[in-house]
Formats: sequence, C-alpha cells, structure tokens
Amino acid sequence: MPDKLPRMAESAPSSELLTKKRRDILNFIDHTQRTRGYPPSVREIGEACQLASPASVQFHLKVLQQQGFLERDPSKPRALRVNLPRAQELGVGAAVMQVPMLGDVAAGLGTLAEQNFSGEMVAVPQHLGPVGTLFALRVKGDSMVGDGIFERDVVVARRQSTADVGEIVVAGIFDQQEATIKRIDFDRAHNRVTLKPSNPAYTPMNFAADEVQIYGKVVFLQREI
Amino acid sequence: MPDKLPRMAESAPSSELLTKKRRDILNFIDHTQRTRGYPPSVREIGEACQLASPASVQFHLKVLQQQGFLERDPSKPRALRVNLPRAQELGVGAAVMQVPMLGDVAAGLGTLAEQNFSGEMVAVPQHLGPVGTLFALRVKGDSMVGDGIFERDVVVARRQSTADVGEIVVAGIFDQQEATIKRIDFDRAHNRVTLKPSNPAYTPMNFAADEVQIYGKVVFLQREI
DNA sequence: TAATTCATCGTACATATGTTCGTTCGCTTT
DNA sequence: AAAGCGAACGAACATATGTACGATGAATTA
Repeated sequence: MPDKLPRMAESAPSSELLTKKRRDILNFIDHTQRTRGYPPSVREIGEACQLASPASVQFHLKVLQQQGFLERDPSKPRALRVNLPRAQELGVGAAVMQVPMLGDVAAGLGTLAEQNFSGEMVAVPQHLGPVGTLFALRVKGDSMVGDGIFERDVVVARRQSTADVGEIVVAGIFDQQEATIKRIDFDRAHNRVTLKPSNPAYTPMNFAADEVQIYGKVVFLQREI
Repeated sequence: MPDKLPRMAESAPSSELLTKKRRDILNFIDHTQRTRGYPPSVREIGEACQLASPASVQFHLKVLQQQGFLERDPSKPRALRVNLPRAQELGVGAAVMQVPMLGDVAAGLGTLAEQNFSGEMVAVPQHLGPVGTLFALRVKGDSMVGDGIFERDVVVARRQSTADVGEIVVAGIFDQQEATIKRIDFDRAHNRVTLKPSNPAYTPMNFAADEVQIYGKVVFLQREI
C-alpha cells in the first residue's frame, strides 16, 4: 500500500514559466544525458524527481513539450531531447575533422615530425584540406601580433615545403632546434629568404635559402578568450 | 523470401582492430547521439549500417563492447555510450559541438535573437560551455584589431547579460539596430558604461547603463588565413 | 458552497527493444 | 575433405517503456 504523500503543491507559488518540479525534471534529463550518454526513461525521471507514477512524469513531460523545452519521439523509448536553445537541432553544417597538436611553435620542437605528437587533437573545418596534411601548433611569443596571432593561440598549418611571398608559414631555421611562424619573403636573385615578424618591435631575419626549411603554411587560427 | 546478400567478408583484409562495419556502427552511434540527442536502437543501427537482423547488430555490439569502444546497460533500451577517448584514438567521433552562426556583428542584427539564425553552424570545442548558451558571429570592421580580432573572424560568445570590467562582450546599443564587440568598462558611481575599441584609431563610447544591452561574452575566436 | 484546475496516484495495455537460439554461407586452416 | 571461425540471417521471447484511463486530494476561483 504505497503511502500517498501529500502533494505539497509548491507552497512557493512559483508563478514562473517553469515550476520547480518541471525545472528539476529538465535538469535531470539534461544531466543524465550529459553524464551517462543517453536520456532517462519516464520511470527513471519519476524515481529521481519523486514521482511515484509514470503518469505523473508523463503529465509534466507533456507540458514541457508544449512549452518547447523538450522534444520527443512518442514511438521510441528514451527519445528525449532538451531544447534549452532553440537553434541547434539542424545539426547540419560544418563538417569537422581532427588534426594533431604537435606542440609549441617557437619552442624546441625539433623536426616538427609526428614524434612531437602529444595525443591532443584539434577540431577544424574539413574544407581546410585533406586530413593528414594538417597539423596544429600552439603559439609562443608575440612576434606576429600585427597579424592578430597572439601568444597561446592555436594555429593550424597545411604541410608543404614551399610558399609564396607574403604568406604566413611555419618555418625551421638551420640547426636551430625550433620553428617559428613568420611571413615569408624571397630574394630569388640572391637566393635568400627573409622571415618577417609582424610586430614592429622585432626585426626581420635574413637567411640563405638553404638555411630555412618550410614546414607548412598557416591556414587557420583559433583562440580561447 | 529475403535475398541473402553475399557476405563479402571484406575483400580488404582489414587487419585493423576495427573492421569497416564496426567503424561504421561506432560512427553512426556517435553521430546519432550528437545530432539527435539520444542513441539509436539496435534495429536503427541495423537499418543504417545494412544489417537486416537485430542479431547481426548485436553480434558487432558485443565485440565493440569487449574491445572497450562501447558501454551499455543490457537492461535498458538505447543505453549505448561511445567511449570517446578510446574511439578518438581511431579517429571516430569528435569532442566538438555545433553552435549557430547568427550573422554579422556590427551589421544590423536587430535583437540578436534566434530570428537571425541562418542555418549555418560552427564547430567549437565542447568545453567552451553548455550547448545552447553559445552562438557565433562574423566580425565586421577593425575596431578590435588591438585584441587580435580581425574583419571576417568568427567569434563565439556565451550568452549572458552581465560581464566584468575588461571583458570582451557582444553588446547592443539602445535603439541602434546593431551590436558590436568591444571591451567593457563600468563607472558604477555614475551608472555609466564605456565600450572600448582596442584599435587606437577609434574612440571609446560612453553610455548610460540602461542604454547598453549585453548579449554575451566572447570566449572563442577562429580565423581562416 | 460548488466548480475548476493542478498535480498526483495506480493499473492496464500495446509495443519498441534487447536477447537468445538455431542456421547458413564463405573463408581459412588443418 | 573436414573442421573451425567470422559474419550474417530470421524467428521467438521476455521486458522495459510510453501511453491512456480513471480517480483523488489540495488549492483556487466562481
């Protein structure tokens, strides 16, 4: 004989759009979905939110659905989806791929080969190039602030060993154990290469062509603010 | 009489840990989970991955589970969870979520509400915040170059109506039909707000506090170069 | 006081779903 | 050729789940 608990119809009038109980339910669905990977069943919601009958949960779910907080497919169990936003249902767009984070640039990263791969991956739009030709680096220093490339930014480069004048490249300098990001300029007549910072506080560096190894061209940047 | 298709046991030996079929299944589960909000049923997997019998799917799920790519609760329908860390080692799945691109900032975007949603989505790291609280904007103008925010950059903001001094925010100005990205400063004594460009060519703008509406705080930026 | 609404209960029912079983068909190994 | 194995099939079954129905009590309104 299940003891009928008093209904305690929210002594706090809760004149809001969302009653406490319904807020609880929404939160529980969202939390479950997030932590466990799949949404709760009606009965699980009941248990978590102190509702002994599936019908009670059903009642609230229906309201939440009409209010647009929830979407569901009646024919499928656990087919719940919280609609806190209202935008992202059309999961279309922006195909993404993962590129390896090879480490810091302008810190000793040797040959910039896969050896430096830490396991960290960075998600970037697929149209940047074929997977496998791209890699990510974390920026150290402020030599490129003029191009909006700041310390700690993540840049993504496409692997290539040549570049055009004026492009931003990841380059290694002969027998230095590090690579840098700079704008590149050529003096083909004299077979020399200039790597130009975009921060006026730094001076361009000039090298013999065979002293500079181009690793790739910077094609993408992202920053957490 | 259902035509038994030839089993075509992967003419490519697929000496890998993950056969093509099982990779498909993992990807489908992950994708469904991501776009639809809840995992597929065994039969839905079968339909999507060309397996006519639920038993066939069951067979693969069991293997995936033993390999550690998948976790499930046998007693519950749709209780599937992809083990992302494990799966991502093999390039399946992504720690990425999609946020809606609401349009240009510093071009007429009215209330910055979902009305402006074009359907375009931007992929960003999941740890930026709960899905639904984030939105993306494309930058117009050069008023924030000092902070490395350039024309055509995509910024991602977290929806919030308050901010701390010095933070970069998306703000709307009273009765102007547009929003801007600026650093914010308060003069609480006089109840005024200053929106500061980071380009020295522009001058800060000062408003009464109730003339400025904060839409969100900029938390992420990406740029194609 | 009567009527209405909100929130809850328990029960019953249809079904979507997961699982098990036995079988078959290629391929590889013995 | 026989045996073993991976991968698929269909059918049958147990049940977890969603839903509908009717009833009840508290609070609010008429």
